[in-house]
Amino acid sequence: MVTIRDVAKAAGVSVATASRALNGMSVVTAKTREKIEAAAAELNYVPHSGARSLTRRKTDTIGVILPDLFGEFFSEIVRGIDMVTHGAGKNLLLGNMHGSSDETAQAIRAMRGRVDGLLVMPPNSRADNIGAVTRDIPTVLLNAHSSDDNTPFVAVDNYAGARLVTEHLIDRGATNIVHIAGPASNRDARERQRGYCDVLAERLGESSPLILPGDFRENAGSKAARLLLNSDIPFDAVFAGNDIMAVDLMSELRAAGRNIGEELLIAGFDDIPLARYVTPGLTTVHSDITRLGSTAALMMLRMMKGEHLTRDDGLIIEPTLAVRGSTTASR
Amino acid sequence: MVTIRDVAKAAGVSVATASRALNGMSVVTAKTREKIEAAAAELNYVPHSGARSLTRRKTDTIGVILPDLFGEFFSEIVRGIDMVTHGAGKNLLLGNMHGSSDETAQAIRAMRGRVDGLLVMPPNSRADNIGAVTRDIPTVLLNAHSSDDNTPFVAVDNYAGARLVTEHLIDRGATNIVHIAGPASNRDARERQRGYCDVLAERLGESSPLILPGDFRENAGSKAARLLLNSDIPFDAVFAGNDIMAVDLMSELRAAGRNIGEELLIAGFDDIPLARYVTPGLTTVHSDITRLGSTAALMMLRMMKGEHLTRDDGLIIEPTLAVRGSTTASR
DNA sequence: ACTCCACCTGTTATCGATAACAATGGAGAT
DNA sequence: ATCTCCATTGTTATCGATAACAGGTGGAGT
Repeated sequence: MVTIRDVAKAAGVSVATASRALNGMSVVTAKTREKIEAAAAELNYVPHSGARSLTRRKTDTIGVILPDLFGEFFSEIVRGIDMVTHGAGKNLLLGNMHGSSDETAQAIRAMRGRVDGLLVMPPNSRADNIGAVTRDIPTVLLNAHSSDDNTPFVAVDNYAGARLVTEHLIDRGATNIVHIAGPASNRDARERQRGYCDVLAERLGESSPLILPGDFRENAGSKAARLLLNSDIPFDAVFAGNDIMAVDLMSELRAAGRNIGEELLIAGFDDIPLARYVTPGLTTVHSDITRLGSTAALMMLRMMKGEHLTRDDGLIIEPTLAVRGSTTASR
Repeated sequence: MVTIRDVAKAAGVSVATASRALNGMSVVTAKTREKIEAAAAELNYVPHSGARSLTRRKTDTIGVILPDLFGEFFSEIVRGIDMVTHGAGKNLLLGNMHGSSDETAQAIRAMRGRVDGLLVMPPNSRADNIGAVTRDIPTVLLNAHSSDDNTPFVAVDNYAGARLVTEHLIDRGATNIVHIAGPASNRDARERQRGYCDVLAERLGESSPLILPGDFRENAGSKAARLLLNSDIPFDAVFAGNDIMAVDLMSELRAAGRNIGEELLIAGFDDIPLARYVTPGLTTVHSDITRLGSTAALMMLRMMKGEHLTRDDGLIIEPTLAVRGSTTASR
């Protein structure tokens, strides 16, 4: 492995001069610089980032810790983060805590000394125990409010989104709206359910909410659909906790001969690309997930420049409604 | 920032002993170990991975360089890689070269000293100039054959997949099969086109292939659809270079009143989740992308254990055909 | 001709942790 | 009681690069 010492020796200069030349410091003569660059190219020298970051006390890397690396949602977040950080010449170190709260702390520990800042999306929004670990490194929480500590955050307003969609269903004439919930441990899921319940109470005071269990995964949709079909529960609309479940539910109900969009309204949450392509198109709540990532990244860059951001600098992204065929009779 | 020196001082021992205790070496007395662990917990000590990897000469991190971080495809690759590496206690450092060949080299350079191995997916399969940069670090190529150098690889057999789907279309009775190509710079796209052309020549010798341009992006599908509709080109089947274009094309042709699956057959390539949910379901070529990632990761782990793998250890993943409604009259 | 000062280059300490080597102390054997 | 040996702990060099400081050389000014 060729080090800067080898380059210096080959160019006949000291390591300091080599370092200066390779880092573009102006104090080096054009001639020596040339020699050094030639030697570096000849030896195929690549600086050792680990060693470099040890002395410079910065790594030019931002750590991103997500509950999972898979799926549209995370993919879009990473895309948003990357858009910003790439422009600023930063690298990304991705960590995956696999949904576990224990592994989160471990993943964060593994990042010490490798990153200058941390973007953390807690598994179930229990951002409590994270503060202790991230005390002395700039941190921005993704999709989670900081509770006890004073960490800035960027989050989607799940509650408002759920209200939007529920009100839309009522406006379209639905009176018996079923909700397919997400996992109870998931804060997003709870917020969505709360929005649904509140609107129901406000607008349809007399009828009680009807909630079926779900887990945000594909099969939960068809499972709920079969449950509904095999019961005599009256329902004229379904608000699924996320799009995957909604799509799966819709295909099952369609197969059972239900007329989606007229007799039966269906809505989801997330606006995954799929939502536009299914037949009929799925009405859903659209959040600018890319912006979630890019905003968090921008906050991080500010913090890395020395600004001190607190919870008060947190940003809540307001979702919008994407109305499609699954709730409109027109097609 | 608390270092191991602080811990040692607090526990009243030397740094070496502290290091030993914290790394679980057996030679430390239970009592001293306890003291040290207490001090570390008290001070909230987290080891500096950068410094540690400098002396240990290993980072426990694998670098992954992709042309883009966004989309199903990359997401699944990362998932496959993560499944394996997480089990082995390795971290992942993701790099994005944004489709540019220049940035690839730069991204690889940035990884020196941060990673023990590299999984590289070249932007346009020109793996040529990469060998020089990765000479002295274990590397596995993703979805690219090594040409001049001797780097092991894992790739999908795009040619075979295209053959499968083209033969299927002919078996279903199609005689005028249009192909929507991908970008010419993309090797996958060229292989798919080659498979299509070869089968056509073998099975329908008389009719020449009909190829429309595309770029693997969404809009290319509807664009091609309009082109076909506004021409008097005879066609009874379309094989799109990937699923996104196929789906987009299909929705445009359906809107124009074409009966997909009977009068007109459509097939894609990739088997993205969307393909199962569109109406009718899209016949496409399924590749186990997760396996692409996990296999590459496994090869990497072997190389990191000292095994020397070469091009001959490369693995080609054979895709399968997923037949759905878009080529079967049954629904 | 001498001094002084830019300007460039060289030497060495440092970052935080680990590994190799050195040293210490107590127990058991003679 | 003394010696040996092993178990445990301490001291210091090292990883690769950078930063702070030191040194040296040439040219300009008087």
